[in-house]
Amino acid sequence: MRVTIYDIADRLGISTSTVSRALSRKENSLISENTRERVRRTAEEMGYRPNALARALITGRTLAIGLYTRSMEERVGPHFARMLEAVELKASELGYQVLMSGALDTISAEGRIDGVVALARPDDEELVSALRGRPCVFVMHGPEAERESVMWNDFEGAYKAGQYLVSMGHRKVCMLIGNTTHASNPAFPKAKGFRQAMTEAGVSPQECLGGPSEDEFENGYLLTTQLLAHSPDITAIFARNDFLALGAMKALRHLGKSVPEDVSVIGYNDTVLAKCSDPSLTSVHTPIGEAGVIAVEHLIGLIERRSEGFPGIMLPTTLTLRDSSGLTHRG
Amino acid sequence: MRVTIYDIADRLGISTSTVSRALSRKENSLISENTRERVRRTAEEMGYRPNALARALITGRTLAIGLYTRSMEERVGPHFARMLEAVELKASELGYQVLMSGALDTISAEGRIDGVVALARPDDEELVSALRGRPCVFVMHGPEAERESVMWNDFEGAYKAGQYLVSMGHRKVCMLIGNTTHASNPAFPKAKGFRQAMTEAGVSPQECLGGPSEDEFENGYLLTTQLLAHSPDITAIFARNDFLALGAMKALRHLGKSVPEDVSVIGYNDTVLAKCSDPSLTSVHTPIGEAGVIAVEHLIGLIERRSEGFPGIMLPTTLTLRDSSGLTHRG
DNA sequence: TTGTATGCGTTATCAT
DNA sequence: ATGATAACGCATACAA
Repeated sequence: MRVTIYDIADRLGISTSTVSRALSRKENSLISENTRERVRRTAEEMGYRPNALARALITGRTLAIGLYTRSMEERVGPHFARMLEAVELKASELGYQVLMSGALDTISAEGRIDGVVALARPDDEELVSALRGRPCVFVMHGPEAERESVMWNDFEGAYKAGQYLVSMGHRKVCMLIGNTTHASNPAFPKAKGFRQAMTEAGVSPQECLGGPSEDEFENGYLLTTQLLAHSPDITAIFARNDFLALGAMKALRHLGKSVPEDVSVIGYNDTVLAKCSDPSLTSVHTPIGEAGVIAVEHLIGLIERRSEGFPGIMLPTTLTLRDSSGLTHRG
Repeated sequence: MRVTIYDIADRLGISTSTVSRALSRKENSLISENTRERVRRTAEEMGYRPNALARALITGRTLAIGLYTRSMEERVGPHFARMLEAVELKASELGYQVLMSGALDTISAEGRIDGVVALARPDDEELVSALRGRPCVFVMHGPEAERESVMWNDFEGAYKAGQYLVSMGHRKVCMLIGNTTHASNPAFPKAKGFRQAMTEAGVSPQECLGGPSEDEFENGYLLTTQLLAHSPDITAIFARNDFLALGAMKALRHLGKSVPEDVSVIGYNDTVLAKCSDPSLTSVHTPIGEAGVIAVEHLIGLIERRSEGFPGIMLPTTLTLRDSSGLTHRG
């Protein structure tokens, strides 16, 4: 059996309450400096480690938060990696641990965590019912700030990409939507944003969706190959994600088109892939990392009752310009 | 306050032990089908959720495992992503949750987790002392199987890459080591393995290490640019990781060399980057995902006392051939 | 088959 | 400043 405060109390001939107080992190407790030192030294000697569960059971605080994503698929890949990194860093900075969780029962089980950061919408029925009123901050793209959530606007991101292409003189443009069967169609706001930018410029873009593969990189390649067969005069491609964009660039090169001289390509999410490609990929940067940080801060504020819920916050998207895009040379 | 088994017992006018038994997952307990149903229905109605902490405190099982990595840096990036995915999938399959942890106190704190999968060596003093005898399975590269660990051999991986290059006729070869200040020099076994393959073929490879940047992709680009300036007759480059390799490919293209016709390039770890590059990157596949799965299985065997420690297991590395490598055209 | 009593390791309350 | 005791929510040995 592990060593407990009983063992320390026994050894020193004092009560467990005294031991508990001596070991407590709250310096303000009434206890003599003398016994505190004795207890601490003895605890160290005996190799005492507090039992986090027992402590949490009585204090009602686990000092752990959950990081929930609807599907496993969301949790792999370079985009979510930015979020995971940010969340864990900020959480540990604030003294909290992170429990990864795709399963709702982790969240609905009582006691294990004090709250959750969810890559989901506040209107996710299942999730909200599993939460049962426990603190939660949502992180998701969306058209406007919602309560208890940190968001960014994919409409805006795609719109900016479109505006940029237009400003660079592009008129023969295609939007690569790819395989949207995953998730609840995150492509829509992007599609709308891009179309809006095009409409404002009097351009009607082509749109390629679907694709036979589970692999978006392959889909990007195949869709682009088909696209160029029908529309060899395309000068710009906007892709729903970086994988599609890289696939498109590969197809273009194989077709003898150079990027960005003949065709500009823009990706989405600004993942690690974007800066490692050749040419490096212009991509819409979504603030998923910053969103994670803010979500954790707010969540822990909620948990520690320092804040009382918040109206939600909207983060800007930005267009990270790299080498895959530029002025069209075809007027 | 949340609803507990007391509340259910009160409502039904029965004892908490009966409620506990009715809700227990062990079907074998002696209890009437009648009351079991009544209890379950009432629990459902009242929205009862078991308190995982209280349960763990008395059973001594938390049904959670920790995933430890020495540094945050190790935890981001596409290589570790494979491990994370595998570990979480297998763990949840076996009914366990995963606690991410870079901090040792998560592990040394009692009770929170039943064991840990560590991306570390069994001889990691700090870690082992923090574990205090609790179940742990280590995942790491290394020269030979060690107790309680799942490993793969980076010497072997690099050796295979070298052998392959030689077999394709390459004699003017460079090994890109890049910036090795991270971690405890994981480059060494790779360097040794590659040198071994070269020595056996009577080839003496060039070696490029260092690099001014934190970004291995940039280092790959810069080192390769320098390399080609001094040794324009290089026909093959083996890089310590995929980032370096992609940087190298970019540099080569900018220097007017084509891959693989003029220069073959091989990366390491077979990350998602490898298949998304153009040309796709031949890369040494390290079985970090498989290692994670096996580690979880063994760990949970240890926890549930179904297995009594194991001597360690060695997984093979393989060379994933893609389009960035081939026969040299320079004899 | 069900109920009673006890314990898991800790903190909180109320004494002293 | 310290100690006795209850309580957190649950599971289980034992009694009925």
